[in-house]
Amino acid sequence: MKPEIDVFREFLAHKGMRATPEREAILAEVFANHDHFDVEELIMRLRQNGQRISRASVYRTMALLVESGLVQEVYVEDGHMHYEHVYGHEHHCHLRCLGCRKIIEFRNGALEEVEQRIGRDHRFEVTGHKLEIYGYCPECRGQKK
Amino acid sequence: MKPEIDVFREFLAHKGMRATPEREAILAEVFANHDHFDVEELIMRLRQNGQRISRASVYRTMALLVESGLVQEVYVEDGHMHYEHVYGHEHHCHLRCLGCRKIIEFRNGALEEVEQRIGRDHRFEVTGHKLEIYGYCPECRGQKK
DNA sequence: ATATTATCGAGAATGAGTCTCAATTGCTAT
DNA sequence: ATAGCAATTGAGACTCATTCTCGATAATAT
Ligand SMILES: [Mn+2]
Ligand SMILES: [Mn+2]
Ligand SMILES: [Zn+2]
Ligand SMILES: [Zn+2]
Repeated sequence: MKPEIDVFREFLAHKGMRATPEREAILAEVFANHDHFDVEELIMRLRQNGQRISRASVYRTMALLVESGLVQEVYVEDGHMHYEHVYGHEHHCHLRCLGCRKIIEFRNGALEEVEQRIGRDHRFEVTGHKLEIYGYCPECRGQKK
Repeated sequence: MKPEIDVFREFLAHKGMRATPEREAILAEVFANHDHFDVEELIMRLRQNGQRISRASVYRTMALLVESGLVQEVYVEDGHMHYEHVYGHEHHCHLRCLGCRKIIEFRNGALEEVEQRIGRDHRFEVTGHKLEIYGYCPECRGQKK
């Protein structure tokens, strides 16, 4: 599997855009760890690495990363978007605990099949899906209000 | 099945809140048709019916309708939330066309089972789920950019 | 080297949603 | 009915995420 930096460079080249240090620093930071994150966190992490990249550039680059498919919008929480990098990872969905707000990832083959079947039934060409299951995690069961 | 207005009144009473004309007008408008909608549209429709209810009250009431379970947040599009009423309707999910942005509703029993199974595997008490399948509708297949 | 064009950063602008607070309304007890 | 009181409303101020503007800067092409 090609490293993400190459995918990104090709994506940019294909759009006639430049691979700048800012864009590459942002890409690197996004792939530096595997947690969900928001733009504010990302800016902080860049800063801690001595990178001083403007908010506008970070937002602009996030849009490119999403468009390229390297990164995905996961959910809106606390009024702003959260992301995760997806390139190089198997597709997964999320269980969300309504008690402690914890998010758990899971993979499920049967789900992918059901999704394909639903697409076929509607003559849709399916390119992806997003499933969130809500409920209460083992720790929060029982004490839910 | 109880009419939604009764459900809402009981919900409000249970919280020690009043069933005001504004709240009831909003509820009525939300259940007046079955499309997805956003707050701006709702305010417009209320206006066309001669109701002049403040933006703040509409937002406040939407929060109550969601809390009561009569209404659901469906998705964020164009930077703001979209809703649908769900009381009195079977649970359904959405297919979203990335070409024309059309949204198609579907029901699927197998999906509900898979969801339960995933919950069980993680010892989650599942209360709901939201699935969106992305792709291209029959009209948009082929001409996707 | 010079011209051209993309990109950047700073900060202004936008827009959804929330908050504040004075005026109003709807209950409840006289 | 009337008075007292708490809940609610509406207008507009406010917040905060995200986008836009535009002059300065950097990368590429001639
Ligand atoms: Mn994830
Ligand atoms: Mn729907
Ligand atoms: Zn929990
Ligand atoms: Zn379509």
